[in-house]
Amino acid sequence: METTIHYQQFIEILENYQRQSFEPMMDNSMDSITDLSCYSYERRIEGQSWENQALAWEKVSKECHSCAVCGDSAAYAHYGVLTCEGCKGFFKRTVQKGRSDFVCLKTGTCEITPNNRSWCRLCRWKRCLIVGMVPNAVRSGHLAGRRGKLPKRKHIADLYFLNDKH
Amino acid sequence: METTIHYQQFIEILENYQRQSFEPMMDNSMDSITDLSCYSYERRIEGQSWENQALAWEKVSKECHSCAVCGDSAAYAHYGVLTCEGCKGFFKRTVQKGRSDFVCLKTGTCEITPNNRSWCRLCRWKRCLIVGMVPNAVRSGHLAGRRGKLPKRKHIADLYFLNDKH
DNA sequence: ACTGTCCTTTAAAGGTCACA
DNA sequence: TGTGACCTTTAAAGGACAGT
Ligand SMILES: [Zn+2]
Ligand SMILES: [Zn+2]
Ligand SMILES: [Zn+2]
Ligand SMILES: [Zn+2]
Repeated sequence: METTIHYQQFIEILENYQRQSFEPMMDNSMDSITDLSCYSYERRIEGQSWENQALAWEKVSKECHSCAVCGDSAAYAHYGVLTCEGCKGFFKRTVQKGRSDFVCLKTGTCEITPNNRSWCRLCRWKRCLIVGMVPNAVRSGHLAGRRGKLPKRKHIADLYFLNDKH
Repeated sequence: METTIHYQQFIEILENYQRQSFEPMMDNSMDSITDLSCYSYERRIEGQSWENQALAWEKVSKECHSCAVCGDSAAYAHYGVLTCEGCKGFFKRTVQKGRSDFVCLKTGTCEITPNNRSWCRLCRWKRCLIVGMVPNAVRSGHLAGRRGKLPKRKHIADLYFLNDKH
């Protein structure tokens, strides 16, 4: 197996990656994304030229899914993973308080369900990490208290192209 | 200059990049991000333990900047670059209509200012591309008409960790 | 037609507080 | 004290339409 990669190829991959993460496509080729949340909107129907046509619309929607931690109903991703409001809050509080004192009174393998999720904090916390929740996404430092979407970074292209105006 | 890079290092860089793009940090080490937009919010003051303290708050704010294309005042990034509403709209319409018939009546190097920006479409369009606006960020296909933030992709960690529940 | 101001719509951050 | 249903706040996508 190759242990090195050409710098040029590396740049290509990075650029491609950044292009994807700049605007995630909710298309068929990336089901994992459509799985992330429910949605409902009207999309423009294509196939005709833009000039001289009445706009045609089509309803697009997708049902909600369940929390990756406990299985309760969930509408959006929180800290990187589709979860319910309860597990979202639990994860945030745990990260913010830096808690590492949870103990499991059983064997450390408790199943987490909507009804019992608050019984064993250790196993709930472990489950949060296993499904991929990102502690780093809980805002701290300068960003503590900052709500809502954060501004996106500039296009990586700016690192390579000459920008004649700053 | 190196023309190859170790695969392991490549993975590290990619992971680091994705970690950053998951939650961009608006801190001092990444001024290009704080430069992107204006903001104003209250942040929690740190330095004390979480238990048994009254929350302290501090105002944080930053003035708005100017459009990278024409220099008019701008509040947010559009299609990857801080621009005014006018240049945002011009860029969107141009991409959506797939226009490539613009011509410059001068030498193709018109300066773009708030007052003359609509005089030469070709030079305005070239300027949009030079400063890094991303045509791909104009939604088309399934996403045509879809408003607002799109759901984020799952954390790249999911590609490497075993996920025992789907 | 084209422009650009103003508006609505998104997902997902953090905050609130009755309830246990 | 911890929980979680519900709320506000973000940046930035698209839409509307009066003005040119
Ligand atoms: Zn849950
Ligand atoms: Zn347990
Ligand atoms: Zn502009
Ligand atoms: Zn010109």
